[in-house]
Amino acid sequence: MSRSDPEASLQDEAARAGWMYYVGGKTQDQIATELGVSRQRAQRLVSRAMTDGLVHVRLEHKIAACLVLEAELTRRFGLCEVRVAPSLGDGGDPTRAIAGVGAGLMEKYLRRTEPLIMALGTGRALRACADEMLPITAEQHRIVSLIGNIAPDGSASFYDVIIRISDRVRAPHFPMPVPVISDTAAERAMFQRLRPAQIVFDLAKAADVTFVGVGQMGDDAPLLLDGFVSAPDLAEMQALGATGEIAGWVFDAQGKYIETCLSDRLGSARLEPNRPAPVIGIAAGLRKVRALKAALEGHIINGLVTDEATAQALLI
Amino acid sequence: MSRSDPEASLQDEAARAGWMYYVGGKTQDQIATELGVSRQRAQRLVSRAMTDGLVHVRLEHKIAACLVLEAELTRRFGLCEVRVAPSLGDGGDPTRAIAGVGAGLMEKYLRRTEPLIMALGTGRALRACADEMLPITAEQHRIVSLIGNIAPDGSASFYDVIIRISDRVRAPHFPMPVPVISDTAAERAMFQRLRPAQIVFDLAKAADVTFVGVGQMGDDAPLLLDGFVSAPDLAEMQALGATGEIAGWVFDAQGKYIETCLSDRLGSARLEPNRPAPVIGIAAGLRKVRALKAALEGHIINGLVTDEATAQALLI
DNA sequence: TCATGTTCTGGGCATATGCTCAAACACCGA
DNA sequence: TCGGTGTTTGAGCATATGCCCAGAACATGA
Repeated sequence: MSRSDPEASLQDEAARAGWMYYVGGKTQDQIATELGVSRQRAQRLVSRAMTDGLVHVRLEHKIAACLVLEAELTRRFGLCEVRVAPSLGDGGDPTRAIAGVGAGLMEKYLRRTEPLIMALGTGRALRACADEMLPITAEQHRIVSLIGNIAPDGSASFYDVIIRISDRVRAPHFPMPVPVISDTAAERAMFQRLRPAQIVFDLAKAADVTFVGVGQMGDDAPLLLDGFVSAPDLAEMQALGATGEIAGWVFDAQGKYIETCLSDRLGSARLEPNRPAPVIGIAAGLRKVRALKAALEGHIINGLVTDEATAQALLI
Repeated sequence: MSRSDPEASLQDEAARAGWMYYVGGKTQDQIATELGVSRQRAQRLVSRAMTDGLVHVRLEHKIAACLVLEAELTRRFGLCEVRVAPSLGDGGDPTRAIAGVGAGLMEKYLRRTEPLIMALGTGRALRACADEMLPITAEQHRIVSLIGNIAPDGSASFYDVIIRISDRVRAPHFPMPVPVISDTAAERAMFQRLRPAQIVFDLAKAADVTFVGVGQMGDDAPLLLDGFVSAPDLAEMQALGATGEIAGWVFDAQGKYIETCLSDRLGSARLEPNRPAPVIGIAAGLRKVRALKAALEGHIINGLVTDEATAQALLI
């Protein structure tokens, strides 16, 4: 006990404080007294338990208004799987709202008894879902990434959701061993010919269920913010009618893929329209409405996890 | 929308308020403004969301001290499954502490892919666990009750955990169609000869995993508080060395079952010692230590869900 | 219709909480 | 040993929260 890892023991203390606060319903004063620390420290521990993701909160009630929206979306776009999370209102982060709901849906698939292949794209919302998942053992399934996991500097890509999910889900997982974006078309071709990459591509194509983020292509496009394209490149794409993007593959307002300067260097698998298996888009926020609508109408995705406000906007 | 169930729409509103508060991290003031109600009403809605069990909080971190206790208990009593929840400290209700942990363990078994039979006893702690379980579909399993579900007044017994669990777990479940306690030995014999009762008894005997509460036999015995035995009956049992009780079957300090005035009228299945499959006791509180120790040493149970303080006391 | 009991609402207040800021502290290289 | 640098700590304060209570709204039954 005398020389344990200070970081770990801090987490321990935070977990204990968070436990007493959230589960036990004690005040921070009481916790401070019982743990023998100052009230301020207790406050920091409780807050750390939350920010470190030690505490998970889920709501057990389907709000009627959300159920109505789910039914509407299913009918309107012919979807196979829809979840609408209640909006968090004006200041709320919509990603936050859908994370728990999306995590629950992913868990639902992972709890299936028959083995299945789950493919994962990228995006902040998808990452948030991964972080909200409860630990689960699902050895019978295989989890495969749609996007390359080699970042420009050679390290494992920060954007690869599969890395995050592998902490919580005990299942065989298959990162895509190619660069997110290659420098040249030739380099991509070289990587894609490699046998390991082929295996992962084939798995992705055969996925029984796919979860992807959906990016908008406005001036706040995730592709731009994350440095995958330059502002002039983005402007060029916009001129070509770029409306949305899934795993880096850009499509127009009808959900038809368009050729861009990325097309021949992108390491990710492209989701072809009208896949028979569920392809579930996870995205929320009014800025994403156009992109989502295009992906839905182009049948690139046939499932949706979003929030109330976005759902409403999609149905206008 | 104009004439919906007022109770349901209240829950809806509570759920929404709870969602914004716990997931969105908003203040009750903001929520009040957005929902167009007074701050006090928002406060009541949030608090209702919690008391109605709409909000579920779980902690994602194994505190080192608890892991140590789990290892110790496993070694000392030769157990197959142990969970130790952090104590909630002085004023905390130990049942509260173990409910989430126990629920997680039950879920773990229900997530198994191969079909299994889960048997359930009774007790407040077990009931609290059932209430904390997340909804799950587990059609492949069968859930069977160890205790009779016919209350003295003929209604379904309040003490039957299986009723509560069936709200959340979609799985075939088998209540035990006999009285909790029959008036006479003859009546019990009559019920037990019935074919439906036989089926359930056989299932219980074949259970792949069993969860039971463990009752103490002091003057605060659950059997007394719940009106199953009178104070004189209890005193008589105590004189015979009664130390603990599982599903109404009383055992002494060595964990050997003893004959009591209940023995020939009790409708529940008796768990015989040294079962090969997991039999997991769920109980916490220092008053239960003697009963738990007896059940463990008599090998009636071979698994345990308890809290830190109780675990420590067991190891003395 | 009105009296009556019950539930619900919002004001006010004591207390809990989160945040800021300056002091203390540990760590590290010279 | 010293001074710099970054992190942690505890005091104080503005604000949020929980709870009590009086009054309003509502349902009930004569």
